[in-house]
Amino acid sequence: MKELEKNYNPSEIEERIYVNWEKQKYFHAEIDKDKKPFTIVMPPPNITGQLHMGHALDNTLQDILIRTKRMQGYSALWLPGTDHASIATEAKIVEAMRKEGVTKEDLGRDGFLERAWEWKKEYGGRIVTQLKKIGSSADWDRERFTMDDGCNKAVKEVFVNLYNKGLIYRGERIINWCPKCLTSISDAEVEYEDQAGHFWHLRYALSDGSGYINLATTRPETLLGDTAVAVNPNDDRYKDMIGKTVILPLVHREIPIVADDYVEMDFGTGVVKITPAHDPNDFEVGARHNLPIINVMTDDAKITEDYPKYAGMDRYEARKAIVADLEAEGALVKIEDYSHNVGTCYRCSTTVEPRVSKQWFVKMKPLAGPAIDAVKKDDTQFVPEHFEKTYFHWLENIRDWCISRQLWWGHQIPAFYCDECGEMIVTKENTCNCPKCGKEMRQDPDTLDTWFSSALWPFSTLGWPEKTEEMEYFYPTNVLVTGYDIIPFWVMRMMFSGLEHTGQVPFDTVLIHGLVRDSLGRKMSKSLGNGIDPLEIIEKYGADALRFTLITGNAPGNDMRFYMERVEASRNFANKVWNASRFIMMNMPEGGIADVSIDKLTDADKWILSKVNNLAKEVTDNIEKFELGIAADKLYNFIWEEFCDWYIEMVKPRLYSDDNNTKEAALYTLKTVLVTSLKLLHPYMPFITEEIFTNLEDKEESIMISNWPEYKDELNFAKEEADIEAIKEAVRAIRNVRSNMNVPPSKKATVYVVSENEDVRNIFETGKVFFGTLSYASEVLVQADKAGIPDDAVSTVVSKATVYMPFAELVDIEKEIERLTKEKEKLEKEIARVDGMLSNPNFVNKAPEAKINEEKEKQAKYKEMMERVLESLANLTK
RNA sequence: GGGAUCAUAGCUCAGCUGGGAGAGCAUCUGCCUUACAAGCAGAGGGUCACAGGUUCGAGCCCUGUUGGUCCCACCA
Repeated sequence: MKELEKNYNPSEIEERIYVNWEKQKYFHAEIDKDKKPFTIVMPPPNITGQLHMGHALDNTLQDILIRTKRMQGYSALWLPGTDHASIATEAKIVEAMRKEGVTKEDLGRDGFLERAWEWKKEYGGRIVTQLKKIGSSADWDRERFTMDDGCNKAVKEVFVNLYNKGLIYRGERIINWCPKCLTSISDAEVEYEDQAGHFWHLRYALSDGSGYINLATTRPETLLGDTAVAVNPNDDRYKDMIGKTVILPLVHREIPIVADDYVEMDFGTGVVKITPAHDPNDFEVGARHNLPIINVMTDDAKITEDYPKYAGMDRYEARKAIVADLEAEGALVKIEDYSHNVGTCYRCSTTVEPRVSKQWFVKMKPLAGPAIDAVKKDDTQFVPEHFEKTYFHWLENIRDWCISRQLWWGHQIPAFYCDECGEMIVTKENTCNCPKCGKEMRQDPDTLDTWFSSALWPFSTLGWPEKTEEMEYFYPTNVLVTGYDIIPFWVMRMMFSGLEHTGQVPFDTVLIHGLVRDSLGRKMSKSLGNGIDPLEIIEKYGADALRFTLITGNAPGNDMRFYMERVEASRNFANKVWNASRFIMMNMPEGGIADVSIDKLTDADKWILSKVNNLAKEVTDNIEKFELGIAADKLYNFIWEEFCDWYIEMVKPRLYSDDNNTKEAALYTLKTVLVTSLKLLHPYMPFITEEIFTNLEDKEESIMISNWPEYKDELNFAKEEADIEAIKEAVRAIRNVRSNMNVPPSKKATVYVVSENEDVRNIFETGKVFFGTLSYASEVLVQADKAGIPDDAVSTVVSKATVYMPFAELVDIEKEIERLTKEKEKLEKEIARVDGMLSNPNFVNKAPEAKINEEKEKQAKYKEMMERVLESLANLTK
């Protein structure tokens, strides 16, 4: 057994331990028919990513579950990997190239991809190294990448399947376009924000010269593409104008007035200008009325050559120019301030430009149905449950998913076109010739939305579409752990993909967590500079302290604030565990300690063994129910208070005397309770528990492959638990009195414990040794009456006895009366409550029998205590 | 506009299926007691947002109100 340092120093040991775990292959899960599988697939972090608190929380949760299951004897697979993150990665690489003065076009597609793969090789591993620092016990042998060969194969398989079933189609639709990333993005990738803007009120002249029609717009520059003006068919103000035409200002094009229900009569003037090419609603109105679609902007949101006066101006410049021209032409009525919702790109925050273009889509309705049903049937459960509502809401209102991206870094769409005859085919082959004219076909240059491959992650990583043994054994997976913000992007898409392609839900449980915020409750972000780097915390306080901080004091799904004070508290707890272990090791004899039979154990030993036995059951239950924070609180409380502050203090006299015949029992109990606690704590604090465990046993064997503690009936000692609790109550009462009267610890006093009940006297007789160290008693006398106790002794009443302490010269009578009166008032309140309940016939008739008996017992106990309090008070005041 | 969620001690938050209000930090008072001052002992501090309802019994369930946060939504 090694001697431990006085303070726990995590940085010295964490790396050594982790390297050893990896070397021993402890993280590796094998297919083992004798074991039950337990599987988690890790949400793949972006290869561009740096470890942040969100990853730390997400991975700690997963690691706790995996480590627990592994110790419980499951073949526990935690399958890690990284995501190619097409748009984010491509943007980063393009940015780096820009600094060198190189463009994508300079390199060409192949050159660019070569560079991207090099970049991936260089930076893609960084996030993995960082995940290891927090102790993640993932099976790195099985690490995957969303663009590796296997995932690529799965993507093609899925694309072709869906296409053949008519669930993937190509079409000209209005989509969200990011003029900076120069690609389409899906609805889910648009973030809306309130922006201050203006409402420009315009006036269009009717072609027949019969007057004007007034309308308002927030985007005057789109006027160039207007192909109609719409009113509500039921609007009496405009009924007569339907079918007439107006002259579009500036452009002087004649456009019709159409009637459409979409127009709200109550809003504005009840007239809307219709620009099908640049507004999703207008697009639909246009479709209903067969209106032409006039695109007025280039892909980087500049006005096209079709409008020479504004050509080359970007959206906002053009807006200014057009407003000025409208005013000059007398078409501008007025300008109002107006705040409205504007869609922005989730990657670069540029305002998206709705745009009509030819893209690939997944037809969502047929896929959404089964995904909704599966959760309704509880094939998959959300924890906490209420996130199911978010999930349902998304799926029930879902629109077709735009999956094509005008990017190079990603899975290229497996569709081929014949430039000769216009034929198109979708195939898993890498190249192909036109089935009609035999000419070599050209592959669609676009790539797929990065979430298209992530949607397949739970099964593509297990070898699908091959019928692998892994698929057979580990699928469906058990738990998916992720933040609530990812439900629409990922959870939902994995659900319908799993159901569609494997016929099974991809996981039984979705464990949702919240965001880690800064101490002021703000989101941690680069722009605010308020992010806390998990690696710095690990460096300074240790991974265990970070993990514990992230898990405690937080309920599933709730956001949490990250405080340094809380990290310190966790670090202090680690140090406590360390020092308790150090104390035990210091007292262990050379060669360790043999098992001790139950009949050699004292009441205190049985008490703590019983406690830790019940703790094992509770912690196991809590983890099973994903109440990881509650389990952590219980461990903290047990180890610090019950084990360290009570048991270790109780046991010291037995350890310090060589001839004590219960010393071995004490050592055995200390070690047993410590080992059990360490095992239960290991999923939360893997490093420190490993370090202590291996030193304690002086063995190579790791705690992470040891057996999880199980509840045992024969270790449940109810009577001893109750007896020691009575002793604790008395000790606390004595400490309270002493503290109240400012009696210094150096001043020892005789303690008299008085009870008429012989059983009670036996309890205190057995426990009297504890009063010496725990409550500074010089001598303890347990007796049936007050014989020999000085009249002016201070008394305190506990449940089963009255305790007297004679320190005459120190007693302040006034203070004593005050203290006892307080005790009396407390009891009075309790008695009033119990009496009230028991005298209520409704309670007695309707409450469960057990509850009534419980209250009756309390009533008797309080009344008996009250008698003794009154007696002590009378004694003082006489 | 719809939906979700939160409101508990000075601060940050727990409180599982309804049965005597908890933790950490902070504050106050004693202690360097041979594992730990990153510690030990003791104490103070809460009409559980507000108003109703269900119930023998509500921090917990229901309804409404107020305030905050978040998500969704096509009022141009």
